[in-house]
Amino acid sequence: MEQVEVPPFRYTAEMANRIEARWQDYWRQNGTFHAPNPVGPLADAQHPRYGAEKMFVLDMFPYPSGAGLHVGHPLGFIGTDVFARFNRMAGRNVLHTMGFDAFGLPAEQYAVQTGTHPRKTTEENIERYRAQLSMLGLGHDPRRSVATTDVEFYRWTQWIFLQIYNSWFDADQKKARPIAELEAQLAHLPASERRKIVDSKRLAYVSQAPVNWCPGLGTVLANEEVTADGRSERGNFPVFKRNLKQWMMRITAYADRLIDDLDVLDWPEPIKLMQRNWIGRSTGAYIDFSSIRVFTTRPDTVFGATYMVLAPEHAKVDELVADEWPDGTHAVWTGGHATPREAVAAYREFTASKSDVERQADAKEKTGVFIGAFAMNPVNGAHIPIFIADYVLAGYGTGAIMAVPGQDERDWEFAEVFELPIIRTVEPPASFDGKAYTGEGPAINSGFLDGMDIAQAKAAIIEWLEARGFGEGAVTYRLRDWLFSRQRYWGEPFPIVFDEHGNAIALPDSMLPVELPDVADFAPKTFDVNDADSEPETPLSRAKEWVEVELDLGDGPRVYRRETNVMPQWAGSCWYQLRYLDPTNEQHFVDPANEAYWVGPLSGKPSGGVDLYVGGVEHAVLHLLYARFWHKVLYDLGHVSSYEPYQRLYNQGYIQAYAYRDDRGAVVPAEEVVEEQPGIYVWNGQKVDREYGKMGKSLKNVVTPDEMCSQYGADTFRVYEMSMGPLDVSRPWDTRAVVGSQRFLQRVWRAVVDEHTGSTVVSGDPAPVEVKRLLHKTIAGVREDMAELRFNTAIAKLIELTNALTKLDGTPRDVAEPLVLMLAPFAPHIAEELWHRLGHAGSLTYVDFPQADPAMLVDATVTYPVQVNGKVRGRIEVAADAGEDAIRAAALDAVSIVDAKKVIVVPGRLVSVVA
RNA sequence: CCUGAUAUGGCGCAAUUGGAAGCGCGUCGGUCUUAGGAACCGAUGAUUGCAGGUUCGAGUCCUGCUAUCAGAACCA
Repeated sequence: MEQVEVPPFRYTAEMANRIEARWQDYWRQNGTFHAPNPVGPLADAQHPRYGAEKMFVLDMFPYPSGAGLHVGHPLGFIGTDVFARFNRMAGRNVLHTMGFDAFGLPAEQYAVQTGTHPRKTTEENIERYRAQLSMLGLGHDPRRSVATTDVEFYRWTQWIFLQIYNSWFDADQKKARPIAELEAQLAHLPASERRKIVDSKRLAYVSQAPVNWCPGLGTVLANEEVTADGRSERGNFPVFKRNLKQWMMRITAYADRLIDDLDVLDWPEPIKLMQRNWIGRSTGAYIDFSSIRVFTTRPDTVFGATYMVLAPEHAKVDELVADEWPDGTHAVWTGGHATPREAVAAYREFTASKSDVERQADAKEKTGVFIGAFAMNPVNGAHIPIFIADYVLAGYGTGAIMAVPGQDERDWEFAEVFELPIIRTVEPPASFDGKAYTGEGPAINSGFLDGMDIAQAKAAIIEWLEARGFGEGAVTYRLRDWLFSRQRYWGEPFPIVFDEHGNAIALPDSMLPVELPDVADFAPKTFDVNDADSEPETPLSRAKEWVEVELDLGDGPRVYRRETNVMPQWAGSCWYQLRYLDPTNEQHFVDPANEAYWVGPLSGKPSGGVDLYVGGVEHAVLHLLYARFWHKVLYDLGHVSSYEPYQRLYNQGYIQAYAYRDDRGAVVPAEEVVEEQPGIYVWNGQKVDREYGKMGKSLKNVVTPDEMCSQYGADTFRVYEMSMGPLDVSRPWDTRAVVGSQRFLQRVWRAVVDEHTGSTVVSGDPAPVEVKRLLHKTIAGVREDMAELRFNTAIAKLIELTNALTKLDGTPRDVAEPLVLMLAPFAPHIAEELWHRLGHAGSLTYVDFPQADPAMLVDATVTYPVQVNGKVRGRIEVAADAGEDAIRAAALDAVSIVDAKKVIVVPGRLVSVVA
């Protein structure tokens, strides 16, 4: 199969690899991608882009996996690199680098599996990851790379934690303020009382509350890390609710700003929607039914409340439950139990026995039981029965609802099962024949509200309730405070110690960093995955000599006990992009001048933030919500000038791959499968079935960038990934198609370099005018595509231009040079090489990207198709500036029609004749 | 069940404000050639998911449906 004779200067994989190594060395030695800061050690007034318009391009913080990269991983990295390189050539000062999110569960689990210390495996993995990425020729500024596990990095993570801990949220000003200002306000109180109040207001606080305990991982988890069916996102272990003492972050204080500020961000709508849903703001009212406070979004329907429902766990249930069934209690209400107490106990046992999955599967069948007590509807004095039912959740609102079956589908279903009365309080349209009606309409059966529309009625009833002390307007959220501690080893230690009374004390900044101690046994204590009653045990608590520490915190040396929980993986990724801006600064986590330059607010972008942030959708509510929260705290405290971290967000798609199974269902290696006929796949002589999914070891369909680089070269690989389709759409990998991209680069190469002699073959003759026009059309189109990240269409245009070029006898320099420059963002190594062979010294990184000449974008003559009754019957060629009458006449002449009913001339497009 | 996205030659994708359905890969043929090839030249290939509607004109706008993918999970 080997070629007998390949021209010595053909652009083969070997040639590509030589060129790539040469230019990567050049970039490294010359610091080509160093981006100058305004101030500090990274400032460089000699840099061609010093002080220019800035552009901060960011990839989501990768976790350096021990498994290595497959071809799907670099997709976004290549996309940001293309964008960054284009913007450098377009005159901007571009900051692009990459660091590593190296703390956290996966790193620790990998270390436990391999029996080595997580620091060692993490550092090895980072090295391996860097080596794999460096082959691709990404234009990163290596001076700015950080890892969350660097002591100098997490020193500042701890510092930010202290900022948050030492703040409180002023609800009037709607912003965080230093805790010292609150202490000053409470100066009149005794110290112990003041401390209690202050501690209860901190943005980071310790609470004893129901949390997600995951015995299989041996740690607690944030709500965001638990899947809808009650399992851990990482590892898929069961998760149980346990009352435990844990660190929390008061993210709920920022719920409104986290929702409202989405409006100024350039993010995909689906992501904004997911954040809004997760925060789950609902406006309505609290209403008191006797001693029970409910939350409702529909206070206007209160006249239709015919019963109440409490969550089975509601604190008031035990107090309210009656000793005996009241006279005349419906049989269906009792669940067949002799007394309300028995019924309540039995129902609680029934709901506790159901897993979350079962609860959801059973959601359509309403269950519940009457507790034998009644409450009074404050608007009409009606005594309505109180039920407990699992369709009301303890964690939302007040854990109690007024049930209005007329306007709520769930309440209607419940009312049908328990034979409860139904009163409509909004008049449905005559055509409505459903059950609960949730649409617009005038109020009915509602006393003084009758006739009002929903909005009017809501306002009126809230005013009425407030005037009489029966309730108040209110806003509730689905968002809970963020559970911030983990019972693991591989994370940032808290800069917190406890005194002999168990009071938490923040360490002063001067005692940072608190270094993670080396321990022999870093494995977390894990339990049987279903052992809900197990107790978390932190690995750090075993490091006795570290935990017990003598410090002088102002009142002489005393012995304290260190906090032994660690921070969750999300901590470092909440602020890493700020450290990229000023990675060597030892005085500040980022210098204010550098922060203002790179991410400060600009006109049209009031929030400031990263100019382009590329990553997968899977971080929609975890990382992106936490990072926004931290950033806002830093903004409130005056540490940053931007109030959002990421101005423009772009979600890349995934590269997926086919996998094949034989008739026993066993996966066979995908690369050994051949397609004998369309749709018929064969492996080792046997027919196999094809399926589509993620790329991974278990499906035996992994293709690595290493293989692609050695078989085709990095530039071919980059061009292929970028030309496969729009960046935000998932697409299947197809190794056989990569060759198309290689042929394209070979054609470009051949246009400039003689394959046999290696000499440069461009001519000084001007290009034919039609090629010249195509060139300028291509420039204009590629520039537009670049701004919108439409790399696939940009490449398609370059291919068309190249194909037009290969048809010419010689390659004119005035086309070859702009083509090479436009190719550079996608295939930087070959472009640098060709640029060099075209006689230019140095790198093209900061050479101006070609500009289209507007005069070349309009043709001298225009060809119009002539349609008759919608069918093309002829074409005419007229001068581009011809008047409409002339075009009309020429068109009618061309199709030999004299008595057209109507003639439509679309300038520059076509002529349509209605005969 | 709800929400959102997508549907265009065999495959992957284009098509500006509604204005000539294109590109690349594959396939086929030819050139060069002892041969091979990732070289060169040329060609084949579409009822734009389905059914209606608006329009001189619809891939594009409107209505209804189907399929695939993703997300949400009784949030009062």
